[in-house]
Amino acid sequence: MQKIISWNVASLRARMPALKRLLAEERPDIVCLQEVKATDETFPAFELRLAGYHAALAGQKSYNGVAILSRAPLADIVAPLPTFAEDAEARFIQAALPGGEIVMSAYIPNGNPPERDPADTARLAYKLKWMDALTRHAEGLLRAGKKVILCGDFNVIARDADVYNPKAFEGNALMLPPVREAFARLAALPLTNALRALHPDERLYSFWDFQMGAWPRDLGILLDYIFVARGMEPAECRVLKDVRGWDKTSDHAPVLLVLK
DNA sequence: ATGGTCGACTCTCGA
Repeated sequence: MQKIISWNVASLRARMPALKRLLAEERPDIVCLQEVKATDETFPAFELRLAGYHAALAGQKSYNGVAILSRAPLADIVAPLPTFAEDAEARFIQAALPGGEIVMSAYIPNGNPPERDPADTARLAYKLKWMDALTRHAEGLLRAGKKVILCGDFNVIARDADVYNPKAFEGNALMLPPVREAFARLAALPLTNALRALHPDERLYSFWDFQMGAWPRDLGILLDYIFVARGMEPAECRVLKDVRGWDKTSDHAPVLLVLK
């Protein structure tokens, strides 16, 4: 049995007290982090080691950054996406577990234009290119028979029921048709969406904006998932919603997966 | 009690 958590922490250093509490309460084997916003120099590797975890980091100053924490040593670390080697942003890392499983932590681009230039489509194009690269990379590993565990903030509202008010997000890069189509191509690989396999019709959110009192008003969005290679059996998968109510927490709640 | 996001960074940007 393995327990895996995926969490967009919105700055690891700001989240260390909350992360240490989560590690102590859940004692996961693996933690995939997104929006770490740290470099090798500012990453709290020693503190995490004291908490019992090895770490692999694809770091970047101020923005993005992904990491994998593991109780067992990690091997064969890969970053960035081999199918997008020229990527300038730290959004992907993978590592092999002692049992041969390939764990991935992915932070899919948001894709919305900068506020000052709403007509700029460069970020949307980058998002679509990135999603396609992730799909091709995962496909290659699955074809080779690898036991893939893909964790991340996908930045996709996959269906209207995954957001408190779909009308308010019309035209938003989180749910534009080409983005949903790219997500559907990824989901069509021989993968199981663990959260949706176990909770097909439940209203689930994993993100509540820091703004507008989104959390107390339950104005949420489902953006975070854990996919596993077909044949791997999720015993349990859920959003750790309580964590969103913690002091000094992230705007995302963690997703937890237990494999049989 | 007169507020109203957060974090990193230099004050503005991204989410």
